[in-house]
Amino acid sequence: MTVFAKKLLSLADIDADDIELLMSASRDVRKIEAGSAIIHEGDNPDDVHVVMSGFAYRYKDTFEGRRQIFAYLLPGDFCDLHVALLKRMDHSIGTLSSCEVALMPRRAVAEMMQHPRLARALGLCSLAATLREWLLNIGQRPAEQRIAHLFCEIRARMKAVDLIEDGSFSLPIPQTALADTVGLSEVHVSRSLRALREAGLVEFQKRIVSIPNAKKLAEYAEFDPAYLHLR
Amino acid sequence: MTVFAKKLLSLADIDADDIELLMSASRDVRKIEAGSAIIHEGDNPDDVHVVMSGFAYRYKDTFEGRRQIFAYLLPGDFCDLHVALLKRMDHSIGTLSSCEVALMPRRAVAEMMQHPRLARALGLCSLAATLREWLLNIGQRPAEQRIAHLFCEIRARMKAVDLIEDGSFSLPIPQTALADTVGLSEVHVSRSLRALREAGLVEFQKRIVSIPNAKKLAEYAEFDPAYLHLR
DNA sequence: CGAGGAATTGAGAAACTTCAACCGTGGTGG
DNA sequence: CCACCACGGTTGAAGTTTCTCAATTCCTCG
Repeated sequence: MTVFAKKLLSLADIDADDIELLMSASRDVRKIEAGSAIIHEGDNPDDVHVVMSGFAYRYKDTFEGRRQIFAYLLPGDFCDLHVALLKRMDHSIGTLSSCEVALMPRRAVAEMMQHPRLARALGLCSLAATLREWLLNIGQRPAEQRIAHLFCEIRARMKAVDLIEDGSFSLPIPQTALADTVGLSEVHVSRSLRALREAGLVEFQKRIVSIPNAKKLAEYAEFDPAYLHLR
Repeated sequence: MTVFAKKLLSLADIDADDIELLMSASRDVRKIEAGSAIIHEGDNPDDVHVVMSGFAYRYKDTFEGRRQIFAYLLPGDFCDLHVALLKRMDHSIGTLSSCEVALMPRRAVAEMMQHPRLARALGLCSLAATLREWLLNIGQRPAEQRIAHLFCEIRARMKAVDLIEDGSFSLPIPQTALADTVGLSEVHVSRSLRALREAGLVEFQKRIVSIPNAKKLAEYAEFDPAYLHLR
């Protein structure tokens, strides 16, 4: 079973027929190298993209060379499910590691929407709940909790697609990206990571995140996974 | 024509039949006083709510009595279009002024989704684009620009439903709410507002926002309305 | 006229940023 | 095989932004 199927299964109660359908839809896979673009702001892609392996991110550049990251795309995640509604992408998507990306014709996605359980799963993929949580995270929490909360979320999502091995997972992103995610400077992120490490809560080194005690970290970060709407 | 129809018209090219349909769906209206709740976190409302007059807001309370505001709901805006997918509300909605709220049976909404143009309009209502822009706003901009950007957005949305009179509009919210929106303290919001006023960019007094020169303010705040996806 | 909530002000403290230098590592070319 | 280069991460120091606390003023409403 593909990660894509795993991901949808983690959200909704889809059955074997549904899985059959989505497997056949996501047959065409493209390989994209690390540090390049999957989709640019302004593009109008013909196909819907799904990350099958690797790590990508959704972002927008601003004035003065600043950048805000809106989401990390893990294996199984859609890049642009919303293009059915919109003409153009209003943000960009880039890779952090080398990625395999499945291309699904829009028509195949429309077909999937005809199946109630699949439609529900797809709907849950494009929920605004995670963005709201990020807003709350940046708006209300101090640096260390903010970063801790992010790690909790990524851990939970990695777990949903079976990508955790004894408390650790790969997170191939530079600290600058972390900084642009949580609205802090690179320097302050570095210092905060040290504090978290020294507190024994998280370790983030060599692109590997280790969380010795997930419950303790969740408590520290006030992380409640409900907003992910995992089953 | 109701504000609700105006709102949908500002997003998609719906026709007279469509308007007929949505008018008949939103017949039952409830009056709610200022400072009370429309929907609580955890509720599972039977009907979909639409603000017809007044001002409401979407928010979540956190640890330690903090609060993050995710959206302002202007006349014409949906409160809970997503409840079809989710069992429970994962955040709350409260009123800032006294409001009239239309109740639409879920079934009526499902019926609207059968009409392509209406479906498109409804889809555009629940777009994540605005949340992304808020995230960028809080994550990357300093206090004064952050507040200025928010005013630009609200102005644009008020304009879309014809609620602007010579550069001014009513914004019946206390500064504490503003603070909980942009992730700043009440005190700092007060000081930033003064700075904006002294710069001749915005005036926010007695719950009225006056923008003498919208273009100048937009430039200052780096505001580009594209993310609102207004026609 | 008085009371209560909201806004403003001042002052001191904390959080976070910037700048600049330095370290470590992995990859490349001589 | 070694030297060097580039990049990401770390550190220190100083500066700026934003926060907290507490007092004061301003408005609105009764």
